[in-house]
Amino acid sequence: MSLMQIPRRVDYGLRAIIYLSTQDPEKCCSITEIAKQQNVPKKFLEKIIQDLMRRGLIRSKRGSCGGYSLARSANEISFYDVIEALEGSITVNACMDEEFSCDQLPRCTMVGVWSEIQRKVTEVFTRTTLADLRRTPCRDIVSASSLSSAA
Amino acid sequence: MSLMQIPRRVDYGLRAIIYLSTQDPEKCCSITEIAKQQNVPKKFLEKIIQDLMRRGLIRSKRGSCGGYSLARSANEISFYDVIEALEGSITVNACMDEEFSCDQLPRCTMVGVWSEIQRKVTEVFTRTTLADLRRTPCRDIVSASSLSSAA
DNA sequence: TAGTTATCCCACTAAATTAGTCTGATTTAA
DNA sequence: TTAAATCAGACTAATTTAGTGGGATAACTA
Ligand code: SF4
Ligand code: SF4
Repeated sequence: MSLMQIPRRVDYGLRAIIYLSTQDPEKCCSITEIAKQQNVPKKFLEKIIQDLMRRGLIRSKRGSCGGYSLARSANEISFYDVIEALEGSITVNACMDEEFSCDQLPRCTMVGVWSEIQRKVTEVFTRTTLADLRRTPCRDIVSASSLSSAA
Repeated sequence: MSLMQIPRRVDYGLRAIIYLSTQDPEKCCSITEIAKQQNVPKKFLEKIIQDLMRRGLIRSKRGSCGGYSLARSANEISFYDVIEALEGSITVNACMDEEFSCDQLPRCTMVGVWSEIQRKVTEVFTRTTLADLRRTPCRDIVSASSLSSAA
């Protein structure tokens, strides 16, 4: 009963890379550390992080005292980069996928709506970088707890 | 490999209700007719249409020569109405769902992004009614074929 | 009243996706 | 050499999606 929801994979991946963006760029964070801090199943996260590696968003150091760090600076990594690395491109409906074509397309009146949605969603994701998230703890719930911890 | 895609169910349901909006309001269209015109599996469509019925978007006439027609006028039925009738509310990430709460929420920096996406998507879907689709055959592909058939 | 055509209702299956685990090899610092 | 880490890939379990089938019920027509 919930539509157009991003998968856990992507949420977890974003948690991880956002965590890295808050750490010293030279520091290597282990899977164990990230998983614990962000409350993500460790082995699952391991696989997710491998995908971010292959796409060149983060880099790794192997062996003891190894771990991960951002491959480029936080303002050069967008939400879209992460999402696309993990799940491929966003296609809000089947006909928005280039590889697929619908037989109704020539006389379909709703494709305009899908492309409008797709354009807007993509715009937000490409515009938002990890650096943008630095300051805002949680836009809506800036209440007692978060204020006191910031002091 | 395609993210945030609406399910076939919704696409089929929209095809059906859009088709009804192009027909005489008094005419009853049978499942068979709609399924054939819109190229949707008949039995599957039957179930989808029942959901639209229960939500009061369309009405039916039973028996021989029965069928379906819009329950209200085309400009009073939005995309959002149809989508919500078929799949429930749109929640772009788990934490946007009221029934679910994430333990990371208090210190999460990305909820703002999800709510922005959610707001924009919802805005387009609520703003767009079936009546809006009447004229536009297909915004992008207004090429030879559609132009000649319009003449 | 019988026959036909349609909605209505609910159980069921088959395929795909998602979320996650298990095993084990390889690399490197201490 | 041992411990701590990444790396690689097969595997499973649960859920969701897409679709089917069978049959009851209702209304129109002859
Ligand atoms: S019916 Fe229209 S909106 Fe749906 S998949 Fe086909 S072209 Fe796209
Ligand atoms: S981590 Fe943040 S964005 Fe993800 S579900 Fe929790 S609150 Fe929402």
